[in-house]
Amino acid sequence: MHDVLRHDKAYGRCVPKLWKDTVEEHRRDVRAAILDAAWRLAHERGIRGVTMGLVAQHAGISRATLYKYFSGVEEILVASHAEHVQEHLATLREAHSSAGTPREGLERLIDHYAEICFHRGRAGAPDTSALVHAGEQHQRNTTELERLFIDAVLAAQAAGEVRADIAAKLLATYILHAAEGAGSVGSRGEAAGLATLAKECLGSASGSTGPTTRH
Amino acid sequence: MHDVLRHDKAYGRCVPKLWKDTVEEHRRDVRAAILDAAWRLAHERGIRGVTMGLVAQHAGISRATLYKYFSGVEEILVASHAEHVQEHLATLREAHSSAGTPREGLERLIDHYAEICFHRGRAGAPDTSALVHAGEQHQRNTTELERLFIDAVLAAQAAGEVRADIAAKLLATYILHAAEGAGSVGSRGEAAGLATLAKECLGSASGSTGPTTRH
DNA sequence: CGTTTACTAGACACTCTGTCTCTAGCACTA
DNA sequence: TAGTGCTAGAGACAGAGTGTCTAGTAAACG
Repeated sequence: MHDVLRHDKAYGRCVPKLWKDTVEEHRRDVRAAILDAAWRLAHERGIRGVTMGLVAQHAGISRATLYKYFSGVEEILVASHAEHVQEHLATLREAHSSAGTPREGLERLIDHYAEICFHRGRAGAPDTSALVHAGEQHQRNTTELERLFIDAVLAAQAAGEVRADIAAKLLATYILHAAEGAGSVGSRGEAAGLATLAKECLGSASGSTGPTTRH
Repeated sequence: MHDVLRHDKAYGRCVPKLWKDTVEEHRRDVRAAILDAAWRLAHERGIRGVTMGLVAQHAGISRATLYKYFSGVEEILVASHAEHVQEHLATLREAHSSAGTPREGLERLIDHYAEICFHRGRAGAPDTSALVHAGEQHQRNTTELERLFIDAVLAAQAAGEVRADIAAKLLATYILHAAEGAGSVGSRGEAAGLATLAKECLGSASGSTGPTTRH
């Protein structure tokens, strides 16, 4: 956890416990430690049970220092949530772009997202999305996720590999939420089943039965 | 708001502001006022912004009294959420049972639920489901909702009006979440579109093929 | 080598939380 | 109609959390 521990004098230990070569790097690390601590605490004690003191303690810094990074618990939780979403987004983007056809990319997106939701559900991850007042930041992340799906649907529609009788935005929203169902399911198999159902709804090209055999 | 206002003596006003004929009735009213106040506050200030003091103040009672009804903010929010869910459940049950065929009942269920989610989304209703630690109570409500959908699916499957190649539980979960997408959509028309998509996935009778293109 | 940055501990003035005590009025019984 | 128990209610208090500030130290930066 901590790289170097310099001395404890009477008044304050002035180089923090965890310290990397550069200031910037160090700040990144501390920030990460804070977000991680907050996430864990939210998981253990519920969103309302997270306090600045606890976060500071778990992150290995003083409360005063914590206020130099974030102005309150709310902000920390939102940042923490955003971080996780970003991680997932990266995975998803990769899954999508590594596919052959647009349709295949979209299907992979669905599979991966269902998987993510399944794990999130199992882990009982704190539902930080309910920080109603975090509004903005969260909204942006949500939109980013939606954007990803919408673009994937659009591409697949353009390629004639997905039904075009439904607006891409609507179809994307539909799929996204359907896949989210994987979060409240008991087994990985069921999660996969949901993903399959969602994929089924993409229909075949433009009415004709199958543009193909990608099995 | 208050029905009768009796006198303010030196020590405490011992008959509360709002008072109905019987104690029982009174307690019901106070409880409702508390839940309502908490809901409103959660809406305005976010889940973490709700305090016992504020709830008491908005409900027109003292903080100490509030503790005689609920042991903490968490509990109030959970109860409040449960109340809302129960309301919706009642509506949904009615919608379901007033239909002719099982399939029709299921479809109505989907339509109504999408509608509910749409309104909830528009109103920016507090996402109390994230009270991670509220666990039990909320879980039970969720299950009740799921139960409703599962039973509806089962009935429709038994009548041969809905595809039977997917386990009822899974199909119900799928539909439920898909309909929930209506919560993050902009217009009522889109919400209806989502419902339609969800219904489409029910397939035809003993559906072995996909939702679309069943000519 | 001087300046900037990062941090700590302690303190203060709040607010929120649980809990406890005491009062006054409803709701039964006689 | 009077007496008595039950309990809703207010106020007070100690303990915890919050947000801010100051004084002080030491490493990193340029």
